[in-house]
Amino acid sequence: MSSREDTETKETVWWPDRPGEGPVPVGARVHFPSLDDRVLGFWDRHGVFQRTISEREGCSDYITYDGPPGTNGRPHIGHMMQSALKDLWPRYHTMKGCRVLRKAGWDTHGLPVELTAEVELGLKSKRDIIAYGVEKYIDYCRETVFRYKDAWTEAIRRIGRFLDTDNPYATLNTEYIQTDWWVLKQAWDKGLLYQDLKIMPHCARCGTSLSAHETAQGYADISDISLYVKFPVVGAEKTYFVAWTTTAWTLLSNVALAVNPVLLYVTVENADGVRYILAEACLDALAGMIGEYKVVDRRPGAEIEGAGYRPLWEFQEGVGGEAFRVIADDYVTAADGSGVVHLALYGEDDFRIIRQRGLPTVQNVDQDGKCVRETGVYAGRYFREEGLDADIVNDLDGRGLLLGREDIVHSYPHCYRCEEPLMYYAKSGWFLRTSSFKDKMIAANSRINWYPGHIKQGRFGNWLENNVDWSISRERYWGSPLPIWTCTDCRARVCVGSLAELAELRGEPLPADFDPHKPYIDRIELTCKECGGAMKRESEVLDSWFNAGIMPWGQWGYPAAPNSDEMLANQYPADFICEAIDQTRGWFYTLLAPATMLTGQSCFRNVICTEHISDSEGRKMSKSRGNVVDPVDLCERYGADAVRWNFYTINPWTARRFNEADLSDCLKRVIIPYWNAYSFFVTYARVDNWQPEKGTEPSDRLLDRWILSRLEWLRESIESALDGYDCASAAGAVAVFIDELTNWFIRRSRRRFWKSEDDQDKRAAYTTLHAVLCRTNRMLAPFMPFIAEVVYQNLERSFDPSAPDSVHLANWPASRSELRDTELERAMSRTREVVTLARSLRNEGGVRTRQPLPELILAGEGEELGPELEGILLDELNVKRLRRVSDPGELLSYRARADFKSLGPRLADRMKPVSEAIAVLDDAAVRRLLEEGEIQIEGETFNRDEIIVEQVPNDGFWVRSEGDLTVGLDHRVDGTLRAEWMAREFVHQVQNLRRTADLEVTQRIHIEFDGTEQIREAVARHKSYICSETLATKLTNSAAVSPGVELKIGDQAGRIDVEPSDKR
RNA sequence: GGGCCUGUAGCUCAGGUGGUUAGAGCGCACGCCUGAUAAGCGUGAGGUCACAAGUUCGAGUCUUGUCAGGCCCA
Repeated sequence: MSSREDTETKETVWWPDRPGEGPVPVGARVHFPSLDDRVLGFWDRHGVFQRTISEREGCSDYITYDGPPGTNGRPHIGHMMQSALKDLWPRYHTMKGCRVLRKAGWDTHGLPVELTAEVELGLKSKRDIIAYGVEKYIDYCRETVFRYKDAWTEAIRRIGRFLDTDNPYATLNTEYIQTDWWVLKQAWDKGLLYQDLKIMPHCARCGTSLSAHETAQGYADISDISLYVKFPVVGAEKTYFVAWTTTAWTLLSNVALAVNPVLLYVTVENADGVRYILAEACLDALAGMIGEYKVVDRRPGAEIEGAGYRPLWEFQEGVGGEAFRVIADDYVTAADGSGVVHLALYGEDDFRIIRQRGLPTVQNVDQDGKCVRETGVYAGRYFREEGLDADIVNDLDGRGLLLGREDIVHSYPHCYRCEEPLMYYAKSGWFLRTSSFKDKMIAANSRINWYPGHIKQGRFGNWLENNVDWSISRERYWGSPLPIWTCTDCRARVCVGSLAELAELRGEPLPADFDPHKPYIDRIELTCKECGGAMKRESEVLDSWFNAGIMPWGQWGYPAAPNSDEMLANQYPADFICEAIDQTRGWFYTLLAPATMLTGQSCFRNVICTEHISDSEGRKMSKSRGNVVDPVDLCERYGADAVRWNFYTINPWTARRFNEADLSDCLKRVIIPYWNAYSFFVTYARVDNWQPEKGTEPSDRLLDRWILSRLEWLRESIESALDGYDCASAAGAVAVFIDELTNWFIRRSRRRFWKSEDDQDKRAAYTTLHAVLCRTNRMLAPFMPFIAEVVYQNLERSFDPSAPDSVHLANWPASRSELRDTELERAMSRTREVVTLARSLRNEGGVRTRQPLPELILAGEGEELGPELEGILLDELNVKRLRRVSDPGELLSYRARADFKSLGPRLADRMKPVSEAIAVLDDAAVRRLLEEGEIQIEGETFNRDEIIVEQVPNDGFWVRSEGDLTVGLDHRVDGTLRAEWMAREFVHQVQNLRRTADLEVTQRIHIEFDGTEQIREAVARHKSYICSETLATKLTNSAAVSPGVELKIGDQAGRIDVEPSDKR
């Protein structure tokens, strides 16, 4: 392998220096990474990407948005799938005449960046960050952000994605941040921005809230005391609600109990006359704790609602409001516990109900996890301190307020940093009132085309239906600052829409290079217009998802940046975006929400939502597992086109496993065959010094008309697939076509190219193959841009200096629907079926194709194939005659079976007996059906449409049927046919010798041989055939062949020697 | 715990609206062919369509449940 591999390297000349010089030779073997390298250099030198845009100035725009990846991690294979897809449609639409700007973007804010910084700086909490210095900290963040930007840029370039990485948008830019502000100001003016409490996962030890993502990482099993607490009912002696909790410490902040409104609740009385109220469904589970009991009351939860109870501790009394009553809510279940839930401000559902009902907000454990002073004996103790829960349990037990306890193990979130259990804590934050325009978002979604379709009403639709206001603030440091200032005196507030506005409010200009990040922005104080007091900025930064979501405006720095209004008007909304499934509630949502708020519409029309790629065993790729695949490395070994093609062959929304073997597969199945077709053409075109002739009509030869028709089919197939964002169907059509081109058109046409007479047919073959390759190549350009570039340069531009400089600057092939001949396509596919059937007959009979056979018989109702196709059959199958029989009686018999689809509705449950009766009809009965058009079975009449007639080969023939096609083969071989076979075997062995001797295809030879009488006779009889087939100028029988090799034809043996003659 | 998706040949995947014997590529076995192709072509073996119930004359397809995996949310 290595010696040949050397022939295709970086030094290889892939196309002529100057267009119009004719093609350079094409090796059969190609090293694709070297090809890629050459093409990348070509694109760079000629500014091909920039020119795809500049040369489409004034054309209509096809608009894509690039979701900004975070660049503080390396790109992996999944990102490259995105890149391959994000590149396909822009290239396609460019060739179809659109201008496609492709601005790159980087997501530079957010928690991942801060996490990296924290880890690397050894900071564990916000307290640490403040001690370290916010200014130094964000400087560090800013530095880490672009750490892998070059790796991203390189990977994107290497996979051949045209993307403007020279002028990217980045969410940390001052103009981008002003877009954040501009959007927020709109929300503010519409009254959609508000501050409120919300429940956050919170690590009391680190003093930090955690994101949902971080929380999800830290779930772990924990052992807890679960207790059944007795809440005394007001106005009823010795009667208690039984509530269940696994977090004893939250009882200190209890404000209410909750029941399910429709569940049944019972009051039971035990032997001591003590009464308990709990869900009937939980009774069995608690019976052991209650002892013997009788049910004294039974009613739905709704009827208990409003009942009062006495708080567990005295310090809880006097919180006021509607506290210490029973509330009914759907979220309560009887799945575990008692069906009665205690409410405290340390849970999301609790929080929601407490807010809805206007209950007092009590947090008797503070942000640091310490019990507040009011809790008396518990004051100052840490909520997760060893023994606190036990003390509370003993306390309640001692006062007769505990029904029972159990130890349970359950899944509970922990801080991923310090492994301390988290608490859910109500904190103040800023919200976008998305729920107020939820209906508009749903309407906007209804006009988006989702691929795959189920996302629209499924995952994404459900998400919108359950929309809650978007919490857009984060108590972090590295992010877009919230542009809200609050008066420290009168609490008046102002939302600032730009830096210019800020300067105006401030009354003096900002420094020219002012950085609006923390901590600088926090130093800007304003004067309150209401009271003249000092206004300070609300200290939070924006959710980085918000940054990403406003990118349609932010990428142009709208409205602060010059010309941004023009860019926005031109580039809004997007025709196409593409991201992975996890973005449904991420970027897809965060794009839709601001767009709907600002315009009432979606900012994207079509969206492909891809699945993830796992390793060959279905596991997620991760650094720690060591199963990460490096996309650049793959490109360096298989070539970028193979890596791309691999992604196009399967619907990207199916979760797939990545196997490297798939890449070899892509090469073998599609790419190399295509390259070979191209190489074949160039090799012979050079031999014949072929030149395209201007204005030639498409060839009228059958094979040529067929491949041109199939080419038109290919164009139609690719276009309709790509227009429906279905790359897999497009790739499938390409694979079918390449097979037809190489394994049928070229194979059947080979002789036309090497025949030395320069006749009409040969010119037609060249013209057709050249046209087909050029058109195919342009259609392949969006899929495999590298190979297409090389083929274009050497096949199209090498003949036509006026052609565009690059295939990616060329146009998509225009429709030539007049070339489509579906009748011919059907007939050809029929012909290929006959070939397949006859080959399988030879195979079964053990007679190889080189042995001529006397007759091929075609039977059945099939259409006439015509003399040309029949000629192909004779040649391809090596038979002497073809006979058609209309009545295949000598070959086969008829059988019938029921057409379930048409008979099913009519017969219903009689289907089975009737179908059995039909199946046993004999040949004669079926013939009657065919003649008369109907038949009586079980006293009922059935017509031709209700019965499917099949043909079954008779015994004693070489016959094979498939569908309504039947092929028979006469396999009687006489002496003449046997001699012909031997001549062909002889040729075959000479050709093998030519091959092993590595002779040029035009090299003439001398053949010397000896053999049995049969061999000598056969060779003598077919001498001229042998000579013309093998380009032999001399064929001599000699008793002393030297050195020669063994010649073996069936059971006959001899020796043979081949020498190049002087004449070429 | 909830929502959505996935489960089809050893592997990677197709399988409108229910209809007869469930397909392709790769891999494997055997054979063939070769003036483009380190290729190609043909044949064969290989399937309880994750499992279980149900609807139906008929289920890979529809319904329900179970199991396994993925993503999102708790």
